[in-house]
Amino acid sequence: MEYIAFKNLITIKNVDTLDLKNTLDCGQCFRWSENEDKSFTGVAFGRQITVRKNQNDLILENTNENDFLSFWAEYFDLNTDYKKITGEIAKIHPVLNDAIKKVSGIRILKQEPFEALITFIISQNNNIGRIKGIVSRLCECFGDKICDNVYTFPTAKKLSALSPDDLQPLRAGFRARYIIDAAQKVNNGEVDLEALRTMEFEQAEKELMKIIGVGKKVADCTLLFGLYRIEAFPLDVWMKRAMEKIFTDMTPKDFGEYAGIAQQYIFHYSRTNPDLFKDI
DNA sequence: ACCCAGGAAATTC
DNA sequence: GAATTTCATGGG
Repeated sequence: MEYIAFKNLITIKNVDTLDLKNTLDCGQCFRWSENEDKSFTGVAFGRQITVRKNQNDLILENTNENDFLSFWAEYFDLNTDYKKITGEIAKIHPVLNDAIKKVSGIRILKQEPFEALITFIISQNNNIGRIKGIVSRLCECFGDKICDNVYTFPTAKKLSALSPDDLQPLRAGFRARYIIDAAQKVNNGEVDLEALRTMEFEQAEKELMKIIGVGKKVADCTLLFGLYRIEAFPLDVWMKRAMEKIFTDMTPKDFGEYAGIAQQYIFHYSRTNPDLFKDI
């Protein structure tokens, strides 16, 4: 990876396998918004940055070399060869090959584990627009202020001390008590998120499902997007539909060690092309 | 008014 | 145990 640090900018050269819109607006994260000039602004690790593409350069604004090397390079998974991976998974099924061509440049972000857990608890039986609204209010109410209208994601410790009534301003509905239970079990060590990085996969799912409001799907999303367990293959309504109508006779195991990346291509492709499911 | 949304708990059969 | 209902909220 070749990069240039200049003032508050980091420019990474030759990033031809990252599409910002397909990556940041594909339902894996909920704290990024697109600006009028096609750049994106978001918050992670307690910092707000703006990212943009200029040809094959990826430009990070409002950061520094230390933060870039400490976490942004990992967050955008810049040390992984996505060309090689997509080349491999494209061979699995012709429709997956189509998906990779049509919605190219999706990467799996390495989000913070607790944020992934809470945001995907909020995601259940919900739509992406409303998920973003609830997450935004969660940060505004209980995160730390970074600058005007910009807040960090709240800590498990902070949320663990609250009651569902305290979350009423979020308008999260029945999910409020799930958020509290997750925060409490993470805060008191009953669920050790960091341990899930190396734990055997099925065991890691079980650990997360100790939390009220976490079933297999939310557990798999937490593992995929928060702990970089890219063998995870979350099955939501869109994915189940795709498995029934398109990937007939296939199981998640058939998608291999990069199943999570395949899953995200299928999910995003399905959602942006709902006509795929018309009477096949 | 009705249906759906990156589901899971509670209830019923 | 497997199938169905309910849960809270907002957009289309």
